[in-house]
Parts: sequence; C-alpha cells; structure tokens
Amino acid sequence: MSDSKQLAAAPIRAAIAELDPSQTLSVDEVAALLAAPPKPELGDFAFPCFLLARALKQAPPAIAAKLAEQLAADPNTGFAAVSALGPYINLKLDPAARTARVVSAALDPAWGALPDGSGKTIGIDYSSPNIAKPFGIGHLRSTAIGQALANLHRTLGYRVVAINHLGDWGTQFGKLMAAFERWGNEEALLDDPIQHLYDLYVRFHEEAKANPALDDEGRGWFRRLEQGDPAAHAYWERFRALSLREFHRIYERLGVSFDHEWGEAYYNNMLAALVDDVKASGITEESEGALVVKLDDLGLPPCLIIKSDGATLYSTRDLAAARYRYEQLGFEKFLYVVGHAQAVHFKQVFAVLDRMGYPWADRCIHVPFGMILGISTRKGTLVFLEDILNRGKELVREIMADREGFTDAEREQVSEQVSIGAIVFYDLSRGRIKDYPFEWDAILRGLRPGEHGPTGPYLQYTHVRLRALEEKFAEKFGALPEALSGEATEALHTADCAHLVALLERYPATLRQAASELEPAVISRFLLELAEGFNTFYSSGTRVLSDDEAATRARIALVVAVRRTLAHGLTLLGVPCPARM
RNA sequence: GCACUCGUAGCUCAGUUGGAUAGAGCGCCGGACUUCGAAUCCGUAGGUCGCAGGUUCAAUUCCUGCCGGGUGUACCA
Repeated sequence: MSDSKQLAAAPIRAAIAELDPSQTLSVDEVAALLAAPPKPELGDFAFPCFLLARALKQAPPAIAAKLAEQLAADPNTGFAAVSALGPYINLKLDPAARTARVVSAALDPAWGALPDGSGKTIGIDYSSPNIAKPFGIGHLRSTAIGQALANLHRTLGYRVVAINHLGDWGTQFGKLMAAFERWGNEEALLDDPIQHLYDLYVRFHEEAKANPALDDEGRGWFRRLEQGDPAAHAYWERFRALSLREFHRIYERLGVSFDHEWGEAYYNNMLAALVDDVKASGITEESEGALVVKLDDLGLPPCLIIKSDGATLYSTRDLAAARYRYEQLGFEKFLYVVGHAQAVHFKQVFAVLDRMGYPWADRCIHVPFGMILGISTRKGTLVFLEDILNRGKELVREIMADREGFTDAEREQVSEQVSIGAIVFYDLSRGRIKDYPFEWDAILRGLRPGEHGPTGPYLQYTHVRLRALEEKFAEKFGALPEALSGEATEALHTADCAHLVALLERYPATLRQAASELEPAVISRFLLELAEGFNTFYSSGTRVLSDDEAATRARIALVVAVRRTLAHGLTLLGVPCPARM
C-alpha cells in the first residue's frame, strides 16, 4: 500500500461516513479499493462506488457524483482535483507534495529496505546442482530465482539463510563409479574433469538401454558407498571436489553465494535416527519389501523411506534435511526453489513431516518453476551455462569494439557484466512457472546491435544514461541533492515526470508483492516500466541539465531517485549495474 | 486413467487478486541523432481473452464440464 493511497483514502472514508453513517468501511479497506484510472489524465486514483450502491439504495453514478461534490467542497482533503465519471470518483493529488515526498524518500539511503521481516528467519534451498554433472542452463533457473528471492528477503529485513543442497549422494553416484570403473581415464579426468565425468554419465545411460545389468552394477556401487566401502568413498570424495571447484567459479561470476553447502551427503549420519522416528510415529508400513508412508487419502503415491534393497532415497534425505534445518535455523518459512516436475515429491515430504507431528511442516514451501525445454543431461544435449556466459561476453565485446574511451580492463569487466545481465534477466523476466525452450538467440537477446526489447542490457543502458547525467551535474553544480522540497518541484509537474513519481512510489509495494508471490518477475516488470518511463522522459525534448539551475536541481533529484531505484532492483535480481557500457 | 500446470495480438508475455474502451515488448511498416549516450525514442496496424455453461450490477479474473500443450504418477533425483 503506497502512502498516497493511504492519504487519499482518509478523506474519502470521511465523505462516505457523512453520506451513510452506518457505513463500516475502514481507511485501509477504502485504500485497497483505490485503483489506477485507465488513463493518467483522469487522475492519480479512482474510487469505484459499486459497493456502496446496496447500502445506499442508489445507483453507483449518483453516489459518485454526490461524494465527488462533497470532496470538492472540502478544502482540507489535499486533492488537487476531484471529479465523478460514471460510477467512479477520479482523484488528483497535489503534485508538489506528492513529488517532494516520493523523491525525497527515494533519495534516502534506506530506500528499498523495509522492516517487514525483522526478527524473522527464512531459509532458502536453491541452485542445488548434482555433483559430477556439468552446471547446465537448467541450473540457471533455480540459481537465479533462488538468489533473487534471497536478496529480496534480505532487503525486506529477514535473516536469510541460503543453502545449496548439493546433489552429492544417490544412485547416480553409483552409476558414475560403475562407468568410471569400466571406461574411465585418469588423464582425461585430470585434464577436464567435468567433461570426462559427463561423457561417462551419458555413455552409461546409452549402454544401459541395451544392457540393464549396468543399472544393477550402478546400484551395487551406491550400496558400497552407503556402507562405507573405502574405494567407493575415495571416488566420491574426488568427484565431489572436482565438481565443486567448477561450481564455485560459476557462482562467483553470477554473484551467487550461500551460507551453507549442506549437500545430501551432509545428512547421512542423521538418516538412521530419522528412519527410527518415522517408524516410531506409527505411520509407516511394509510394502513390496520397502518401508513406505501411504498417503492415499491425500491422493498422493506412497512416500518411500527405505528401498527394498535397504538403501535410502531422496525423500529420506529430504526429511532428515528439513528436520535438521528447522533445528538449526528455527525458520519462519523455508523455500525449496526446485522445478515443478518435483511437485509431487515435495507434497509427499511435507505430508510426512506433518504426520510426524511437526507443526512447522506447513512452513515448508515448494517454489516451483518451469523447465527449459530441449535439453537433457542423459541425452547429452545439455548446454553448459559457462558456454552461454562466454558466448554472451564475446557478443558484447564485438559491440564495444568500435567504442572509444574504454581500457582493456573495462572492456573485460563490462562485457562480463552485460552478458550476465542479459542472461540472468532473461530468466527472471517472465513468471517463474513458465516453461521456455532453449534458444541461443532468445537467451542472448539484446546483445546484438539493432536489437531492442525488454532485456537486461536495456535496463543497464538506462542506468548508464542516468549515471552519465549525475556525473555531468556534479561537474557543474557539485554534490547531488539528498532531498527535494515541495516548493522546488515545479519543473517536475509534467505528465512524464508524474508518471515516474507514481512508479517510484510503487517500489516498496512492488517488493512486498514480489515477496508474497515469491516471484522475482514482479520486480523485473517494474524495472522495465521504470526504465521505459525514464527513457520516454529523456527523449521527450526536455533537457535534464539546463541553464535554469532550479529546474535542473529538481530534475536531477528525480534522476538520482530513478537511478537508485533501478540499481537497487537490478542488484536484487543479480543483474550487475555497470557505470558505463 | 488420475494429479499438478499452462492456454490472452503472428511471436514472447502483462493484466493491480471481480471493475471504466483487455495492455506492453518483439517482429512488420513509417518516422526521430549539429545540444544531456540512438544498446534509445515516437507513430500505424494487429483480439470471438482455448470452447461451453454457471455465480452477479459487473468475469480474462471465481465455480463446473470439455478441448489442447507440458510435467508427474513407489524403490532415479
């Protein structure tokens, strides 16, 4: 809820009460009803009168007319204009007061930080790549969404604990060991470990189609690993270390970091106790040689706790992990940023936690996302994320080739930032539940000359323009403004500027909405609107910097407010903000 | 079969939780660089909101049933 809505709602509430003393609408409820008129010329807010029709036994347009008349007659409402149009009352706020309040708030160092989550802890499980497989484009989704949600909640005041739930345990490890035993090559492993392990993994799956005995071999190796076999353990440790080295290189490029890298194996020594406790809670049964919790009444397949061969599963480790995390963190919420293909799995796990009697079971939330179509680790059609980052970087270098005034180091840094911005923003610009096909052109959109669109580079470019204005202002007038008074806003009383002010005012509510929907794209779309609003203003013919110092100071205050908001939002999304590009 | 999910302009997507004439971007076409960065901006065209019912003053939005795509559906993760 923006401040302006609250301010506007109070007099409306009073006018309604005057018309109908029995009316019980609160100021907050009135504020919630306020909407934006379809055209900005109509006003800043619109109040629909439908809800009052029944109580007053009058037609909405008649009510609107009466309320508008009352509001217009009262000099203390703070509205610059009130008019009824059909069933709506359209309200215009006093632009000077609003502009000064919003811009000054945006210039405050605390802009973007909110107290909502103060004292609360939120855990987030994201990225979570499988060891011994390359970090593919598919992992970008969980990584980018998870990091954005972590950043978002931190700025909302939460204590965020980011956990990388590495897939460092499980049957696929047995398969890898079996494959390495058969076809592994020491030299190849040292030369390019991930590539070699990936090749082995693909080959294993190909050959296993014709030779099912291979799968048994893989399961055998995994069993040896679980039983502490030294040879199996040595493989495990080695594969894991080699993989982590690669992952960390990518995380560093993406600006991603974790508080804990508690992989699946981390919970191994907690499994026995977990299995005992599940049994003790009396909800398990034997079925086809396995230990399961039946969930028929929820329309879910049984949750397997122990396989018929005695080994544990993903679910077992997730149950142990959930419990351990709660003990360690005492979280308010715990988010699992995992593809929607695993929706059933999480329903099962959360249901079992619930049946075990844990009251915090419903604080565990699966945050699903759509998949990237057309890639498969097993089929070997995987696209390495690092290849995409590098290719993007090359494209940016080409664009920058004919630009002067950049050192080699700057070119290196900027091409990295813009490339990452394009790729990360591409992923975060649509609703997370949407599937999308892997297409080089689409992913690298905005990185070729002449390409326009709602992209990361578009936002970065807008930011760069704003930065350039700030620098030019500083050269001429000195320090940038830190606030804006109501008397000084006149130069901003244009449609373009009012639009920007209204957008800025929405930023805190946008952050809250993104958090409540667990949807980074809410921020992405807001930033696109903001950048578009600024670019329209910038190209409109009105110069920010002029000989009129008062107007220049007002406009630069707005520029700084927009730039800071843009930078803040982009940082939340994990999109870098270069100063030049 | 069942469950989840998506279906809005040629394409990619919004739609403020039920409100005014359903909006953007891309692409097409046409414009704007001798003043702050053209990786930008402005304009034109483009719609039975998958289909059919229902709820009510009002449905793209809520309910039911279909149609179509995607993903799952016990010893992979």
